[in-house]
Amino acid sequence: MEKTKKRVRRSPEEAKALILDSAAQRLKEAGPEGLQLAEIAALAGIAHSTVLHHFGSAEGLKAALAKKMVEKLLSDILAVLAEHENAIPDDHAILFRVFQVLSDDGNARLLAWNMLKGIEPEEGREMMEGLFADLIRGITDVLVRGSGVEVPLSPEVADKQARYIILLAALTAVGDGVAGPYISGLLGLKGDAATSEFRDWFADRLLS
Amino acid sequence: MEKTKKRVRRSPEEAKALILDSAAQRLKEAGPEGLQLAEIAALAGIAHSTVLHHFGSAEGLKAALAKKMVEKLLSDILAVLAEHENAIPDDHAILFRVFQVLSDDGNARLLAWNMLKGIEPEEGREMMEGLFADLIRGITDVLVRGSGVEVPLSPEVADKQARYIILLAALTAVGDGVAGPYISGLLGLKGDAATSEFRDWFADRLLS
DNA sequence: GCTATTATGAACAAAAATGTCAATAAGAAA
DNA sequence: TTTCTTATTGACATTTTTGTTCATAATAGC
Repeated sequence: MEKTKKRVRRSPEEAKALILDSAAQRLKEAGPEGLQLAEIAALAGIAHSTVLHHFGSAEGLKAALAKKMVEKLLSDILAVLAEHENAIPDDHAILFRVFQVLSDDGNARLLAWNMLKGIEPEEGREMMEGLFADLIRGITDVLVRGSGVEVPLSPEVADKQARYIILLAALTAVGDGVAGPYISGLLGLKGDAATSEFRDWFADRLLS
Repeated sequence: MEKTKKRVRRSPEEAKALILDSAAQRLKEAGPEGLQLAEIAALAGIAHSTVLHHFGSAEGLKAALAKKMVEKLLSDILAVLAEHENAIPDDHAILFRVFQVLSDDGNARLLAWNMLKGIEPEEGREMMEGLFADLIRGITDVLVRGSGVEVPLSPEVADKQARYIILLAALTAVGDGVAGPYISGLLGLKGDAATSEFRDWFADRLLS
């Protein structure tokens, strides 16, 4: 009975991707405290020294993980916006989807983890600012033009309104990602149906 | 030059309080990763073995800390409600204050830390449920009676509305506690004035 | 084929964090 | 006072996590 000592040799990019995936999974399942080299490596099916070889240190890995998650979050949101490319959010579909991207799949949860660590994601800040600027412009336009029965607003008022609306949407999405199920449970609002219904209600209210 | 080996001998209650205070400060300043026995003990000016003597283990300390923070949050909220004891929230003052309690002073931030750890605060769950039940009743009442120009709602619809309103308030507060300053910064809404103004706007919108 | 490069992994080393224990001293009770 | 309880501590031990070294094997380039 002899050892079969085959090795899988990946390209550095593949290896890093594999490791980051395992780290993300681990973070999702065990929380921030579950991010040890040994656990992550075991999940990836490799030795923990391999992780160090690719990322330099445990901190390096965490930094890379944080960066990757922010980038994923941003690209997800941008993808949603691209779906509605030439449209101004005159209905709530777009906000609904952005909300969904932020809340679901642990995006907000991981963002929160970063912020609790005291690390604000500097990477992606410009992208984020650009994104928000676009949203502000779009919503301000809608408010100034007025839609349906609404009374058009002055540009200054509309601008402030737009910022508040976006802030509210973003805060709610983050809050939902972090503590949504817990609070919903306390309120007797469990289940996907209730979640989806709430989001509809919220989007309506936000743009009414 | 001889050693002065004086000791301070506290009651167990005092000692625990001292240690928990140091832990809370550490959590606030260094984040969750800053919660080591050595650091906490140093901040309290005691030996780390003393911490273990009082809390049994590092996990025991963290659990006690989490419990204490939840209790503080609840008592703060209950204090706000007591201020308005016999009043139904017919204006937004009470919601504004609850929001304030949740967002400020790191309450939501620490709640988020708990949730990210995957530990839902079972202690205080009944209290929390009772609190939410009261809020639901109160707001449902307002909606059914109708206030000002509003059209009264049926009890069933009002009940659901009330739950949504509370969910929205809570989610926003948590989101604000976790990522509020960051997002506000991105939106060009810095400063206490902007914060307070947003809360007013939000409370208005919530109960309109 | 041969060689150079380097990703990989096992064993080892170091550091960091938690936990144990026995001696001591502060305070209460006798 | 003396005795007793126990909060406190420093030194030590253990565990956990991270980091290092080096031989090896997979792959690319020759």
